[in-house]
Amino acid sequence: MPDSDSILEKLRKEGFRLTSTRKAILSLFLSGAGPMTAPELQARLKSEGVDVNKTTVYRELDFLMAQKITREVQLGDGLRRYEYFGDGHHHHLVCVRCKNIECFEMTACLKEIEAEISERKKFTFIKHSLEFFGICSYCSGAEGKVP
Amino acid sequence: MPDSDSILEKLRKEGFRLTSTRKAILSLFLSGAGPMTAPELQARLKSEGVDVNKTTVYRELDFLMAQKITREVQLGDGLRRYEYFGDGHHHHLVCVRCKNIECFEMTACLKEIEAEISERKKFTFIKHSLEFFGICSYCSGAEGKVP
DNA sequence: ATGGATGCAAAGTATTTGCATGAGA
DNA sequence: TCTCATGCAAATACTTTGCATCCAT
Repeated sequence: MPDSDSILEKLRKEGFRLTSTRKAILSLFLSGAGPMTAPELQARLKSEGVDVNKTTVYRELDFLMAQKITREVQLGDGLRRYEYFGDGHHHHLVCVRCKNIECFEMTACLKEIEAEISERKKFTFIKHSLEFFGICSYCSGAEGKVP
Repeated sequence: MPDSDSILEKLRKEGFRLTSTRKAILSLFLSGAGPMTAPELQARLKSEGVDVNKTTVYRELDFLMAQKITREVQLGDGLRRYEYFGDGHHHHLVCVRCKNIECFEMTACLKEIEAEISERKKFTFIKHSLEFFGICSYCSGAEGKVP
């Protein structure tokens, strides 16, 4: 996991300010927190004693996205979540039962598919999103069946 | 394209009512309308002279989802869209420039990947969503570069 | 001190709920 | 007539905007 310091240093060099709010939010993302909505992020900060206005939360999320430090993920329930971009591209396993979200990587992902479509439709790919929904091992083992 | 009549007949048999609102919404989805948000659906209905309350729109969308006639799609902008499920599973090419959405199918989609993950993580797959974002042929040809 | 960052209030948009009324079958 | 379906108003949730103030550099 890349350390907070190098990211902060990069931001500082580009003229952005290392406020306590910014550091707290960044630290939360780096601590391994999974995808969070803006209200969830605000609540988590508050539970840590960091009281941040919701407007600031949204603005900071926009900022971190613009800096490519975080990205937006949509997991099928209509909510916008944000997560640390980290080492780059990955996907999600969403348990529809316990709502837990697991991240995982896929090597040689969908390159071939994109190349083929690109050729056929003259579509220039920028990115893609791929999420899987199902029942995680804990839920299927502990409870038996989906309600 | 499956005709409206067979769907209506199925619903009627199950005891649901074929109201003019329901028929208008279903007809819109079947007419090849792409993914739409609830407000967009309401606006399109209104432009056709069908004035439906927004609450009814949301409830009808829930109903059609429960009947597996439509499904929800998320295309990266935080809005919930709904589309006709049609012949089943497919994906989207979203142009980030003109916002046009093209649907396409992928044979032998991600079955192997799911099987592999299922084995390794004991995750029971229900469904997945896969959307591609980029620049469509029209936008790249007509305008040259992304703004 | 300068300009980015923050807070606050208010507005905008999306979605849900309760209750009374309307209309298919 | 018996429910499903609808409309309306209000509540809730999410997100954005304008403006004054603050604070890291």
